Amino acid sequence: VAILDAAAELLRRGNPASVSVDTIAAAAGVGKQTIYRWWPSRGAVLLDAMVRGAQRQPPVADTGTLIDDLEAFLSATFRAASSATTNSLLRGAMAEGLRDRHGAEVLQRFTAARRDVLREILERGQMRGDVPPAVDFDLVIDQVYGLLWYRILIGHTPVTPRDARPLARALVVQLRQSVTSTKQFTQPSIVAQRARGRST
Amino acid sequence: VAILDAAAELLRRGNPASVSVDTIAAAAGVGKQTIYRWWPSRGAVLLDAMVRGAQRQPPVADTGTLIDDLEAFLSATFRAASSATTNSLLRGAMAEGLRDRHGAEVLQRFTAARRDVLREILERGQMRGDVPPAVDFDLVIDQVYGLLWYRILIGHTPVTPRDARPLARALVVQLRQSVTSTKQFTQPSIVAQRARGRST
Amino acid sequence: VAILDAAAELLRRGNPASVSVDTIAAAAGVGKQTIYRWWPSRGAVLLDAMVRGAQRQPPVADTGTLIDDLEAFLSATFRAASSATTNSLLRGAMAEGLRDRHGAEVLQRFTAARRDVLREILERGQMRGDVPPAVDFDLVIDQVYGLLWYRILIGHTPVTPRDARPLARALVVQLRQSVTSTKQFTQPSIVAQRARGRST
Amino acid sequence: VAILDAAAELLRRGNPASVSVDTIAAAAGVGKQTIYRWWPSRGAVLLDAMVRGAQRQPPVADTGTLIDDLEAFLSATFRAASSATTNSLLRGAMAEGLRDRHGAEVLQRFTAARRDVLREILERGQMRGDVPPAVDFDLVIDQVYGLLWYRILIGHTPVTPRDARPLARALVVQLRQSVTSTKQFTQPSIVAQRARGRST
DNA sequence: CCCTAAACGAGACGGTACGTCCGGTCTTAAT
DNA sequence: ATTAAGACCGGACGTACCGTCTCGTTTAGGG
Repeated sequence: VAILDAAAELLRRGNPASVSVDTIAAAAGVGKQTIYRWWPSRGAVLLDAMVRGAQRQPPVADTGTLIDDLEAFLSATFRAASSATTNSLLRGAMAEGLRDRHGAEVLQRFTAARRDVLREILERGQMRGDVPPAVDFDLVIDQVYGLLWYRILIGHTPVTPRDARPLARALVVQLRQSVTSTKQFTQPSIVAQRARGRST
Repeated sequence: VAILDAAAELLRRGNPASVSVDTIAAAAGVGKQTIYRWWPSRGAVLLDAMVRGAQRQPPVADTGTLIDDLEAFLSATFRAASSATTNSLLRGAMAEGLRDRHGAEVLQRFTAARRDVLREILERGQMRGDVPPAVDFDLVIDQVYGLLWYRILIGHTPVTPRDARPLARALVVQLRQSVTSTKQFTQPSIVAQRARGRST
Repeated sequence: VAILDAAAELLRRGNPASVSVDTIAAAAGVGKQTIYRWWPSRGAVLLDAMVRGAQRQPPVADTGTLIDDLEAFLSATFRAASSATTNSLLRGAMAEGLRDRHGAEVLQRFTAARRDVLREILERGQMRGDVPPAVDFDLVIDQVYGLLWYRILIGHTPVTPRDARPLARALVVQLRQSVTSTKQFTQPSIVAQRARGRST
Repeated sequence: VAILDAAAELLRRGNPASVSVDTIAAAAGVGKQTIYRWWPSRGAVLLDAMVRGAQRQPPVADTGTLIDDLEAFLSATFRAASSATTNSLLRGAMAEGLRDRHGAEVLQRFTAARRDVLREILERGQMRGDVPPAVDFDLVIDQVYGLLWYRILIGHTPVTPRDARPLARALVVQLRQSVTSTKQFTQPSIVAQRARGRST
């Protein structure tokens, strides 16, 4: 079975998206039926292969600070995502996930695992006190992965590790303020007032 | 031509994703060649139709404050995106965009336009002084639309207008701190120090 | 495979010439690809089917005389060709053969086989001594089948078994004289001289 | 209108059979509608053009003898038919004639005219006394044109002027014996009897 | 000499068929 | 009894062509 995936991956790297089931079977030296014995559909096979390809978990380092943990994590993640092959892998994964019920499940499991990694980092920061307690991380996590996927899928801007630092900073700021009351925002902000004052 | 799109939309709403060119042509009472005369491929047609369907621009209100502008915008956007039909429309749009070179272009144009709307809001806030000058909005913008698309595409969490308020707040915080020096982050944060102190 | 041809024939008998590959496939309860797996093109399929339909070999009787053999053969052939269905079959066969490279081959094989049948009859006559030796039969054979096809294709005159007898006689006369020297023809014929004499 | 045909011919000589109406129109610098204004269908246009191309009437010489007249005529006819372009012209003509009702008419008129030329030669021979009176020429005529068309359409044997002489001779023999009583044929032929005698 | 009407070029259009490509199922022969 | 090989049905794709149908534009002839 691993041979099959290996073959599937090899094959997939070769060309853009013309990976038919027959192609995979031929490349793996395997009958088509054997593929369908273990996967419910084409999408499932491809997603399994792709997910396996994108699954090189960057080891989550504990640097002692939330900001540094985040930056390290984002940097590693973005670096991986910036490679052309990973990029097209993820695009292919999403394409399959959108077309295939089974593929969607695999994709959902995969992304859930990734979100958990980030959530762990944030929770560690919370325990450390870098983040106020009782903050819901879902928004932040989806902001991060959303940014990543969005740029990869749309392709309007490349994903680069250089975005890791500013993004990490922004997120930390955001998290620290998450429980603050709404009031200050409805009024022109103090910073803005100062800025105006300064600009005068 | 508009007739065709109308027919295409009608048709598309009817079924899941089995919208073949022949089906569209038949439904629109049109020869297949006529479709290929104006669009380079199936994907382009579908994306044109979908984009048209998702293009109901929520009017960008000017409330006087960045945070309120943002919340209004996000609220409207999320509300639109939370409808089941828009949801499947966007999923279909991305599916086509990933499979079709021409579709990708259409999708890119569409999303670029959407980003510009948000950018305009941010720039207005910047002029107003709610945001420090010389801030690059790209990161923030892609966080917003990334979040939106990510949730829609993965489907792990529904998009609801209730996320508009916290997200708007988070973004404003992010933007206000964008020019602050890096130093405070590279050192354990004051909050973190206090937390540690407390936790001791 | 035989099922397919059977279906194809059935179908073809039903209508004039609008026998599309899709129609055949549908009528045979078969995928289009299965057809193209065994035949290189539409024409080849149709010709195979038609040839099969026209292939009812009239058993070549040996009556003992060339003239009788010929008449029997021609009579049987013409009778078969005079039926409306065979007629339109042959017209269709030629139409395909002219349009399709693969069809042309099939048609050539088919007609070659038919010519061989006639050639066999002539050779038997030759061995019997009804025909001088060292006569090239090609001309005679093509005269016969030419006449047949010409009448069928142009349609100016129906083919009837009644032509078999005079044609057989004419051919035998022709064959007996085939080796005669050219001289008698270059001079006004004796018959002609007599005729002139008489007409004087 | 002549321009159109000229263009059509030009075009047709260029390629095998992919002469669409659009192609003709484009090549002739003419709107498609203009073509349909004067011809009822594609086949009619093509056949008109082809017939015009094949219509170079060899002047029917009067040599004084039937056999010479025939040989001259056949030689000229076969020579014309042996050229590759005329050959493919005639094949194309038949192809259209078989597919198109209007084309069939044109083809029928064309071939009828050709037959009449040959019939005229034969009738002249009859008046001269070379041929017995009260003979039906249809069989002979169709043998000649049948041979010609058969060889051209099937393509198993090229048509060459060298066949003119033996064919002419054969026809004359046929014609001279046409009125002879049937008796000699129903009995074993003299030649056959001699042969048997010899073989004894 | 203009002015209307027919003929024209250009080409979009509805349809129909072609031949190709896959997805997923079913069959067969060999291991 | 599992496998590789691959035939099979179904259905979509994008292309080609036919004959019809507008469009403006040109040409012609009658006022």
